[in-house]
Amino acid sequence: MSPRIGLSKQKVLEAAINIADDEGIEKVTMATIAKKLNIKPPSLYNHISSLSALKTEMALVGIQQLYSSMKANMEGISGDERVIALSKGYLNFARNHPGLYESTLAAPNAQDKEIYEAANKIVQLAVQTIKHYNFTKEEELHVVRGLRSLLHGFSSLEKANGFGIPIKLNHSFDYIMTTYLKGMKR
Amino acid sequence: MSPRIGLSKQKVLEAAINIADDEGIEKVTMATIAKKLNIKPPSLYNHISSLSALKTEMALVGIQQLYSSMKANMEGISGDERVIALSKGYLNFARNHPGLYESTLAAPNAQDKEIYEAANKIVQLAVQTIKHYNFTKEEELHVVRGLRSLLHGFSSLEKANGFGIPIKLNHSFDYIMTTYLKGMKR
DNA sequence: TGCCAAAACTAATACCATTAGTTATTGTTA
DNA sequence: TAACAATAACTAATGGTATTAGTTTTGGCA
Repeated sequence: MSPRIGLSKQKVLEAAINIADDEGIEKVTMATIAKKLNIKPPSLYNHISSLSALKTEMALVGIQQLYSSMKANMEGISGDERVIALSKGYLNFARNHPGLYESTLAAPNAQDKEIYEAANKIVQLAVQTIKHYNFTKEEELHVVRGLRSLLHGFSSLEKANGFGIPIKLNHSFDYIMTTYLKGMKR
Repeated sequence: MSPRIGLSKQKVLEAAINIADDEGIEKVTMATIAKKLNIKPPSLYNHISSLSALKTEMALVGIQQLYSSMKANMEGISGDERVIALSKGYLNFARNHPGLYESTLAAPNAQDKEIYEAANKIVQLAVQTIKHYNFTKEEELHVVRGLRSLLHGFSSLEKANGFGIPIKLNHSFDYIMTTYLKGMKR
């Protein structure tokens, strides 16, 4: 009556991520995940401990993939172009994985150690990318915070249709990055 | 048995806003609002049509107050300082009204006409603030989008503890704004 | 004073996450 | 191969959510 499917924590996580990206993070419920996997909601508890734990896992995967997207986009590029490449890697990830991206910030458990470390890798990647400007440690902190504000703000507003008519968004992004980079020079 | 309280749509809205700012927007439910007003949840439907309609109203109020906060902070200031003042007005509002600020973006009904117009007033305020730079219309669009990205990104990351240890946040904000302003100059 | 509309109520529906307890399946071991 | 143990599915139930329907109470006005 209930033939076992080859289910695992991984498969559940993947299903949740697909729902988040395709239908929005608010559609990620035990019911929708179970339906996608052809099981009843309580059966999910054989693989995950709770919906909120699953969302924490989503956040972790999201942060790791965000890192990969940034890093892959930067390979073999240097100087200002490297900062631009990192930024486009960020934006591309946010655009291609809207639900997963959103989950990285709506993290229910922000003080999770794994999440902290994964997020820190991104910060370190950004720090490393601006090393050739020779900022002081404190200036580095400010500059990276600004970069992240710009990237998250743009991604977030774009997704929420916050810019009104979605015209010339790529052009705006390039202009904004150029503006910020210019301001970074002393 | 049920003496009438002087309830109104306004009072319901105020209760919801207080819950959002004090306990977080996710705590804004028919149950919590009703409890705060000493009535049963279904009685709320005598004043509002649904929770989602109420949240749309919250978004509108939030955007209007955000506008006021920015405008009030700018009064009598000109030049670069005026852009800084507008920005601090934005940040102050986001900090002082975290729940209401969040509701402005999590707007369930983004194509609401009133909301669009209120949001447009903010954009126009920003456009007017950078008029003395003599940008082209298109440059204005990009610059204002960048400013909004910076402001929303910073506010949002700060609230989500996205910056890690919350050290020197005001200093970072000033540094970032200075950086962006410097980049705006040609 | 009596009536009516507004605003409260209770009860019910349909969703949600989660837990407890049960059954079925699968892999391992005697 | 037969039996057992662990795993993973199930059903049923609990308490939470928003919402609707139908009922009662209240307070102001004719």
